[in-house]
Amino acid sequence: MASLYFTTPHFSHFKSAKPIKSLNSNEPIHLTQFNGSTTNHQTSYKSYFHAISSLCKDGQIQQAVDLLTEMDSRNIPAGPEIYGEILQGCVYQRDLSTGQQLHAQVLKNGAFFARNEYIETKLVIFYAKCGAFDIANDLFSRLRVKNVFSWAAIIGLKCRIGLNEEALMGFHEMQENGLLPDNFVVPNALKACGALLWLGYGKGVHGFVVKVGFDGCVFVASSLIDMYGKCGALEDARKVFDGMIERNVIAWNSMIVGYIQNGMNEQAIGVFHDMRVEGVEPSQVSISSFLSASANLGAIGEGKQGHAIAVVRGFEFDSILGSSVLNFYSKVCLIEDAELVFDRMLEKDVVTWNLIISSYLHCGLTDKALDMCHLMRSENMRFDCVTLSSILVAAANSSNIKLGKEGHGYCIRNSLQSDVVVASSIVDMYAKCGRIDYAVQVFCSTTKKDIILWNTLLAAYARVGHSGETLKLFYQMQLESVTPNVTSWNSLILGFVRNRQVTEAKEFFSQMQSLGVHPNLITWTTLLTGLAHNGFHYEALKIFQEMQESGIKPNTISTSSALSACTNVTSLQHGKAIHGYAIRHDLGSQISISTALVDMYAKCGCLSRAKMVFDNIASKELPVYNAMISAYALHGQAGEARAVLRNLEEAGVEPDGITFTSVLSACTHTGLVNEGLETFVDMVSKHHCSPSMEHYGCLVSLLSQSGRVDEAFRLILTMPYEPDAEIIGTLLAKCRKHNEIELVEQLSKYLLELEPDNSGNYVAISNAYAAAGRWDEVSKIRDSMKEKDLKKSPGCSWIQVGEKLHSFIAGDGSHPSTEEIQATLDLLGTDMNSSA
DNA sequence: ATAGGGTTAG
Repeated sequence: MASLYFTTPHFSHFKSAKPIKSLNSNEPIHLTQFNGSTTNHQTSYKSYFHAISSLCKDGQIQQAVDLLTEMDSRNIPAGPEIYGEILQGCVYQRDLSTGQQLHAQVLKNGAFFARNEYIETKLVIFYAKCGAFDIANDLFSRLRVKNVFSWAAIIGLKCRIGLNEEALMGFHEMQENGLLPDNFVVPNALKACGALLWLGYGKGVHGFVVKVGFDGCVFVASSLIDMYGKCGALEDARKVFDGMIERNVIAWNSMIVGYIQNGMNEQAIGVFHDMRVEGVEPSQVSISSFLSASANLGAIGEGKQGHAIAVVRGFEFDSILGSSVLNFYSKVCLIEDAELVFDRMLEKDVVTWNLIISSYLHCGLTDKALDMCHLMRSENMRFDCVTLSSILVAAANSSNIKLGKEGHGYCIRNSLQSDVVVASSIVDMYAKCGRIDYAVQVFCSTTKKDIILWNTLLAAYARVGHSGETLKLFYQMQLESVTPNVTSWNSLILGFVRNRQVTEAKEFFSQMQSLGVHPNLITWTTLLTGLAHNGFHYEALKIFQEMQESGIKPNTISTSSALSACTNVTSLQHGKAIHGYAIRHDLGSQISISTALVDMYAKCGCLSRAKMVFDNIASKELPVYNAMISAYALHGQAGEARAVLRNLEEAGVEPDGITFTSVLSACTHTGLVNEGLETFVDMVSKHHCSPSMEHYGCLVSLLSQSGRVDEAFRLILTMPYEPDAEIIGTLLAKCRKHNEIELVEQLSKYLLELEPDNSGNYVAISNAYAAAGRWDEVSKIRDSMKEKDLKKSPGCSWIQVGEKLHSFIAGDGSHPSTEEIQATLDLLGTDMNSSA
């Protein structure tokens, strides 16, 4: 059919040339071989054509243009196919300006030349492929004859710039004009169907394909697989795939990608293996997709294999494949491998940089992520919206509002804040930095609100327990036609449990189900932990059961929450059952579960089992050491607690404040003064851990209970904190000797200045005076309580009872009569009974 | 005709 381009009488001497098979074909165009009967003129024309043609295929467009000029100067008129050849070269090189110069020359050659169908079509294709949408469209609309090739060019262009409906309208219109779509337009039409998720239209095209017999074409079949995959019709995609007589690597890849896009990563990996079994060499695309599937599944073995295949096949330095490898290592948190891949990559583009930054964030290495941002800038790479959303996440994670504001400012200066992802990151950052007011401001100023943006603000209110605001927003989003998804419902429930509204949380939990929204793992876990935090431990355990019945498999977070519920109700029975569950579901080796188990067994009185769990952990982390130390502290085994501390140090784990609080309280409970002091000294000198108020409290308690009240008092005076009522009370409670009376006076004065209205303090003071035999002071305390209007407090009554009893014993030594005892007890009054 | 990066809930 292409021979039609050579019917123009003016160029009839080109008739000897074999017709061009196809404009889009990659096959070289063959002219008839030189033979003796042709004229010199023809010979040199053919030589020029050959030379220009091969220069264009080599991408040497300028040299080809020079030859064209030479032809002109030798008065050899160049025909349309020479212009076509150079234009095609421009298409390959995406060389818009040379093509435009050629276009100008075409116009100079006169209307007859310019209106040649072949040239006109080539020009449309050229402008379409070089992205000059308006020019291509304009030329196309002025075409007298719109052939399949120009239609294909314009439909392809519309596809590429996302005008999918228009592309399909064109596909329709060309058929109405009596043109039969060829196997080059059909893939574009299918691509548009896939992008629009128009499965019905796509099936129609599939019908057409079968009718005209294009179904044997790998291009068309691959496009069908892709279209079905994008529309989520995996069975149809598979049917086309299975029906293919010959599959090339692209068909295989389309199938793999289809599975991945629908979350069917296992199947994608299966197809990749089948492909290798059939001896088809995986391309960059195959390996890159395989790596995505491995990353999504956290399949470390597969992903590493993918990396190895990439290296073996020599794709190691491919930019896109390299970033897929990087992404895989990042998602499975093999950060050292990710770093290695990054360092070895030859061309690092903005995606590569963004990947290494998000790798660090994913592994919780916020500072390293920020270092990478600085490095990225110093390598003259510009931040884009992906970089910024990562920076904002870094700011949110570290509650660094200064950094967050800088990021926000950068977004405004570079007009990135209209990006929905960036907007959500800004809102989330302000909320996590404690500035919900700013978060709301940004939220309101964002014009395009997607569901994630709504959910970000919902979560912000929910986290801090503003359940009313959460609910209001939840209704408001529906007024603005955004239907809440599971995440929205989860935040709503979170808001209630964080505000102690357990009833409401349960109410909305059942409401979401009646509206057809299925609770997911996070919903169940939110409810479970929420119930437990509000003291409803048995209900939490019931939820743990129910979630399994509904087919949701608890993970480490829900399981350890359930274990902590057992701990709180000291139910060894439930605890053992959940321990069994964890083992059956391969969660037993998870460090967070082991930690919860140690805690549970210890608090349920089963120290030996706690130790057993602890000893079975292969690589221990700080929290589980802390749990074990606190278990020994609880059971009064200070020596064992200190032994675990030594193990921890030997294992190279750095202890924290909690570790020392537990060790110190173990020493206190067992009265090991020297060991306690030694621990405190080690904490400061060996571990450079600055002692908290709580640590000083332990030490004061330890010293005072073994009679070293003066030392304890000196400690209170020299510690770098303002002493609070608790620590003073601790010491005061241990002042039990006559010679400590001055100390009692000082402490009392201080305590009453701190908390003049706390009746508990008065009792503590009067106890101290009573122990010292200073009943005069006791009655003064009682009087000042009455002055302070604290006489109704049970504490005041107790003091009076104490005074009375003392007078019986110390007075004349006589035994009190029944009436006297009754009168004394009456002093306690109704308050005493009610508070008992 | 097919491939790479960022946002929300426990």
